Amino acid sequence: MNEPSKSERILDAAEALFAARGFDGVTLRQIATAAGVDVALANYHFGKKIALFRAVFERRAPALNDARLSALRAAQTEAAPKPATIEAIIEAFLRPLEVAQETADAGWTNYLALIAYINNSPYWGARMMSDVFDELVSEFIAALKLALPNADESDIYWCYHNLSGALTLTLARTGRLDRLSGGLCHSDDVRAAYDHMIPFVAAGFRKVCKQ
Amino acid sequence: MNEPSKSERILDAAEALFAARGFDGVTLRQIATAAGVDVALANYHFGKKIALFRAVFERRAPALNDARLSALRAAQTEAAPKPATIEAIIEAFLRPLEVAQETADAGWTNYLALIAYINNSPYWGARMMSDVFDELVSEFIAALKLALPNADESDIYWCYHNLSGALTLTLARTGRLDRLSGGLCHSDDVRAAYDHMIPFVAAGFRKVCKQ
DNA sequence: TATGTTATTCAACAGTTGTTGAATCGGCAA
DNA sequence: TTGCCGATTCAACAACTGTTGAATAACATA
Repeated sequence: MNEPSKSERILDAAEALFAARGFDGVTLRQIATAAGVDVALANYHFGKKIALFRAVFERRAPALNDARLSALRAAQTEAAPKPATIEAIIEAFLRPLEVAQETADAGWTNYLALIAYINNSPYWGARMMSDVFDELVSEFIAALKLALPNADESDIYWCYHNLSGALTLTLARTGRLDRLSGGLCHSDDVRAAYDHMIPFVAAGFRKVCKQ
Repeated sequence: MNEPSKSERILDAAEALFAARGFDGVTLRQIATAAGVDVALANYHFGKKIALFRAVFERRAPALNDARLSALRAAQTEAAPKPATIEAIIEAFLRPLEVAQETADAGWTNYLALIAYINNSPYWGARMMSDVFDELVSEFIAALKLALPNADESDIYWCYHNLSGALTLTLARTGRLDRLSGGLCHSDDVRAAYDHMIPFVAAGFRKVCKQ
């Protein structure tokens, strides 16, 4: 395997640090030190600090969106001519994340934690999320509408909000559940997290949307 | 009504700013300016910046814990000798937050957004949350065990994790749902948020814990 | 009134921040 | 070799950071 370029090392280091401590909690010098390069190099490649942050956020988004959309299309194809079931749609939404986290590339785990940070941030958080993910999410919303033909549209959005919240906290991997459960559950057991989240969320959709 | 002291004004300003931009996103000078006091005064009253942050976090916690615990005990008393139902337990966990947000005191809304920020923060986030809220949460976990006598303990914790995530994103009030739904849903419609969250979560508990 | 205590401001510190322009390196073409 | 050009480092800047000690104000007590 070939060595990553210095430009990529900067992105990797920034990804890990931004995910752990947020935008304002990380300095360019910490990133440069972690990447083993000079401070000025980040500026040369990416411009201002906020532009580096955006570059990190946008780097892996296309691959993630592709994986999730493919999973959705596969579920729809398999169920055709019926619409895909709620469980299948939520599986398609979540499992690609689990797969990414189980990759040898630890960067994916950092990236998903960064998404959690952004999604939970007021101000620019909502806008940044929308810019990168709303097109994909709309596909899933449309699929959910087909699976729940009699549901109020706003109910579906509120249910999606609950799903997004449960997912966000999972991706953040704060370790709080480990502490609270006295070691019974582990934040880094992603398989367990998704195995519990999928039926939980699916049941919530059915109940709220009365189907 | 009597004017708040400068010490309280500092706490109020810090609460609003920390909730909006996080610990590292706010400077003591911004807080002092918003409170209309000198920079050094925050240090005089609360010590270092992190201590001020803790003071903000701990100020409203007892009142909140009391309200939630009272609600839980009331639900248990009403259901006695049977255990309280899942819906009643979750109501007791969530409705006091809605009440706080509907108060004239806008500080409660800021405070709950701050909780969301902390709960989603890696590192010190989990520890700080546990210090202040684990005792209360354990009471609710115990009540849930009684309501779900045949459930695996770890299943209950994972379901609580999903509940905590949905709640956290609601408290953060990022406005993403507004954008995604094209104005159909509003982040600041707290009544709608809890009205959707409670049945959603209750159904999730029942499904995952098979009862 | 005078005195002691607490609250508040003033002024400044040493260190860190993001950012930039100039200098240096490395490879590649002519 | 020479010249060129993108990549990288060096050195430094002005602005801002949290924090502190001294100075002042407010206020209760005697």
